[in-house]
Amino acid sequence: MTNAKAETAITPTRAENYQDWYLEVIKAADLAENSTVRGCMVIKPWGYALWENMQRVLDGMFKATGHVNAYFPLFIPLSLLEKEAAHVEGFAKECAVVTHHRLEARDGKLVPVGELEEPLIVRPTSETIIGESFAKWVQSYRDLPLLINQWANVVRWEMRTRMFLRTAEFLWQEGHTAHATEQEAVDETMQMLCVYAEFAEQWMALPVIQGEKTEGERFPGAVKTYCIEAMMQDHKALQAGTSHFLGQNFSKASGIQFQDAAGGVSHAWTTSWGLSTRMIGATIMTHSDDDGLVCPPRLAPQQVVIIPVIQKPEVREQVLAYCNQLKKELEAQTYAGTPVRVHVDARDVQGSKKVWEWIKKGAPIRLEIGPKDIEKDSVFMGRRDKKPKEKAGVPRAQFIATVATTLQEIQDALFQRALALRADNTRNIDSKEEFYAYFTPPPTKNVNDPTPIHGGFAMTHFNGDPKLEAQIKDDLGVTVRCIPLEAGEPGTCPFTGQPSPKRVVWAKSY
RNA sequence: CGGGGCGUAGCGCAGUCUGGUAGCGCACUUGGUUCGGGACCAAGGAGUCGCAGGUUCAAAUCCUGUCGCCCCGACCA
Repeated sequence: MTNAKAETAITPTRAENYQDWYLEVIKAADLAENSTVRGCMVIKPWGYALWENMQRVLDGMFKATGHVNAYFPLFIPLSLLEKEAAHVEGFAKECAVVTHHRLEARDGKLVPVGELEEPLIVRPTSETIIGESFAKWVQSYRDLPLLINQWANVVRWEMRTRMFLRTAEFLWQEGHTAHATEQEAVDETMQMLCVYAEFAEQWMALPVIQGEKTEGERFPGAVKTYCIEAMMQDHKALQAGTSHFLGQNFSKASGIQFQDAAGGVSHAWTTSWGLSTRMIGATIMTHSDDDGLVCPPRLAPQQVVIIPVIQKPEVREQVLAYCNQLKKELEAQTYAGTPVRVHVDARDVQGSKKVWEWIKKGAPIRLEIGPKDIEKDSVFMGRRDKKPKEKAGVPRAQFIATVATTLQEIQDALFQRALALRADNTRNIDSKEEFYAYFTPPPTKNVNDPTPIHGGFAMTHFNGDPKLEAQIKDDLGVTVRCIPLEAGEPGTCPFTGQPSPKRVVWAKSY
């Protein structure tokens, strides 16, 4: 590090090059790194801890709504996947296929031998393999509903990958349920959408729009797909979670049938819903700044990081003892239903370096504690939602008593900031000209020119024609992110002059 | 799969046009001075220059092939 100190801990900044900034934040916060396996990443402890917190909270929410966890095979026989036509078509192009079950050494190289009679597909999603089980489990209406969730990895062989947003393998949860009636399945679909929205807003401090996908954006095989959509800091939309009403498409494909009270046989109504490690990408792109990651306090792996200031070796023991005692007392406090997560960074590393490391990692609260603080019985606090140098002394007892409140203040501040960004970059647009001007034309051919930050969410009427949506996607790279569930006024589609039931959200997306 | 770029120390890069046997910054190690702070000085460790052929007295550099990665499209959570 030279004397000419960088203004920011991350270069480039968001404004300079948003894409590179994103990757730099991941690196600086030590969340993940690229693996030597094409399109796959290694999730490092700090990133994985974020995911574990997401898992813990979501899992609690799933259980509270009556779901139970189970686990199904990684491999799906080709014939099973073939059963639902739209589903196959949707995923066929991105499947990893296992064709052999043995390796043989030939000329010092290992070559696959022992070809499988039927290829196995590495699950891109588990509707078909779970449907197989459901068909066996369901005989009577008394066996319904089946409310199952699976925490798993899935593989989708994507052409282009981006850490956390799109990798060949990713971690997620997938809920799969089967119901006796259509209404019950529809209710389940909406319930889980609400769970996702609540998780995003309350836990991730991520404001989302709940809505329905257009036909073109629907999950392959679904009757209806619902989603939560969030705005990132470059004003692009990110689909943060999806909930699908599958009708009887998959139950017919898998033979999930039951006998009702009257003795008739019907197919079950199924749903599926998923949320992935992509949410870590959402966290980065929503809250982080030019100094690195900003963790929403409720999900932060460590909520309070104590950095002992040890100038002379002789004070070391005293300072560390004070810090450890403080940690203990803080851990006796609870925030968002769990003991406050506190870490004492006692490494033999220069203090200033530690401070910047924890800023880049996004720890919500930093405490720098040395002999002077001990003397005054106070703590020197920095908050990640404020500037790095904006630090102040707080009486120790007061800090402990208010730590939960302070964390919630940060949580709220992050949510409000994200909400304001979305509000500032959402516009009602009623003419084709304004719409086209709002969005950047397709990126220039200049490879060194990072995509500029333009546009945002356009709330514009739409007659629902898939061809029109395709045309706009072609022209601008903009699609309908969702048809909001929230009530809206009817109007006129500015592209066709035809009537439109309500405004829909148009944006560029990840 | 189309267009562009790049593989040289852990990371970021220079050197390639004009072949002469590898360098810079950061990081790391050690010693010292500093220090409520992203410090400074000194010494040090670390690279068969992506891989395979070829040309040459001599290849990171030229030629051929090959593998991989990144970016921009098409596709997508």
